[in-house]
Amino acid sequence: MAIIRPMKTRHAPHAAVAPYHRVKLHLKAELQHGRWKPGELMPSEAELVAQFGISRMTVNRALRELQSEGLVDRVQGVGTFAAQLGRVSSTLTIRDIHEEIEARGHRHHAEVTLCREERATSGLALQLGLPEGAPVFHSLLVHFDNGIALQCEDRFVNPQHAPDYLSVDFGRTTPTQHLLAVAPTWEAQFTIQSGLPTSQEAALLAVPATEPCLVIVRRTVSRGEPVTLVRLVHPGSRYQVQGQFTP
Amino acid sequence: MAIIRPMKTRHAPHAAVAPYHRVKLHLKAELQHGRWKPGELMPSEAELVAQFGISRMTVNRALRELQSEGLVDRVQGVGTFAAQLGRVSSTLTIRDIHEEIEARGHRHHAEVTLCREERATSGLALQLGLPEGAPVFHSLLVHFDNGIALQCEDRFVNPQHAPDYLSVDFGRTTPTQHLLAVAPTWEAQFTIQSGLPTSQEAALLAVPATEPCLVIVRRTVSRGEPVTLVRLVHPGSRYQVQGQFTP
DNA sequence: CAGTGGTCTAGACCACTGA
DNA sequence: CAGTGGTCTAGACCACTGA
Repeated sequence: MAIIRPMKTRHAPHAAVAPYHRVKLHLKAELQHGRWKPGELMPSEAELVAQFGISRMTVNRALRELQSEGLVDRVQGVGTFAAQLGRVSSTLTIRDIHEEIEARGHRHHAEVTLCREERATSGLALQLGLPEGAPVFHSLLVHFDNGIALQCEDRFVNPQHAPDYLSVDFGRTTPTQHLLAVAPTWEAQFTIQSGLPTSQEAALLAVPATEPCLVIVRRTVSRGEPVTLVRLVHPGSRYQVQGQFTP
Repeated sequence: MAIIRPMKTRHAPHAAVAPYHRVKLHLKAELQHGRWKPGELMPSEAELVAQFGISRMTVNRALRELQSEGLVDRVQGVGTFAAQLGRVSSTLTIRDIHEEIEARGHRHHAEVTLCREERATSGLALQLGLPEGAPVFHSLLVHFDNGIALQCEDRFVNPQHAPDYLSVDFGRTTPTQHLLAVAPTWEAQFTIQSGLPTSQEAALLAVPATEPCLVIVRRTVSRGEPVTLVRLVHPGSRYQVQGQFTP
């Protein structure tokens, strides 16, 4: 029972959900209410074309977007299937600590403990794609939220990508901001761990050496080459990472 | 200098990157090499149409996908702009512990410490959208990786969404698997923290009470209603969360 | 073979922006 | 007003799947 529409539709003047969006909302609602079990066959493009009285390209866009959102699986020559949810990846934002603190309406400042050139140890050289003993920049900062130490940032930088690194005033700019400006982040891997601070970190953060800390280690790559390796240590009692998952 | 192509293009028999994909690859490569600074104006659809000799819908698809990947910002009536990278959200996968352990090629088993009905305390009732004192299901399990305790799972479940919860054999199925089957996950919030285990958790995990632990607290919603609240405690020395960011 | 999704086209109408 | 992106259409050719 196809709905017949005029060949040239007039778009309603304001708003009126776009047809591709209507299809998405309809299918999302049905999926949410368990209309199809994971792996079950869903309507074909042709069926949706007939049901909504719209062109195939429009249905195709809706289904393609649902696929990229992980809600459906599509197989050429076979059909569209309800996806397995729950095993879906979640979104987590790791922002520059300066932005994060300001976004909360708090005051941020940083104290620089160390900022100099060193020679790469073998492990570090490997991570930064440099020969052992090559010069690297090393900085150690503490970031404060309204005067309370929130993060200890221990960072190594590949000098080729940020030759001016040592002359930057990290009281005014964060290392992350400087690096983003000179070497656009194109790839990064990170781990989130729980561990104890080193004795130096404990002192800088003004926490007992027994305080469990949230440790994020991140390696950043720009234009195919490693740029920086950073260890971010946060007192467990003062910091947590938040995330969400909404398909 | 537009490239003129025949009106009806023959698609190469095998592969040959699709035009919309060629445009994406081209723009990604340029962005990666810093062709446009963040916020800078990029070519319009019309310019790309001329440059690639393809139709506007095809260019539009390429740009729309780049936008949904967070690489460009588009503003109707104004243009397409290079996005701010780096402040982009990363992807993090929190999988069912059973799957995660098996994916490593290890042996998983679980031991059930507790599985019963309780009355909701006020805080819990709030989280699960129930009245205070309402019945809730409470389970406490330990998950083992090759015989080593990896995760302590302390979970509360809204009985309305999983009435059979207490009769499930969690030696064979994980709570996550059961809940996914009866109530498709539609929304979830989580936090990742570092902290000390409770004395009970320390005993169950066979770690000292001073061992820093990675704690994940997650609340899951299905069809608009809270389903479960879980606290996952992992010894910091045995577990870490990994993630990546690749635009 | 029929049915499925993957993709492209040439044209259209529209809303929005900023000069 | 010209230029931008947002969206839709009707048709087309294709590759792939499974009967």
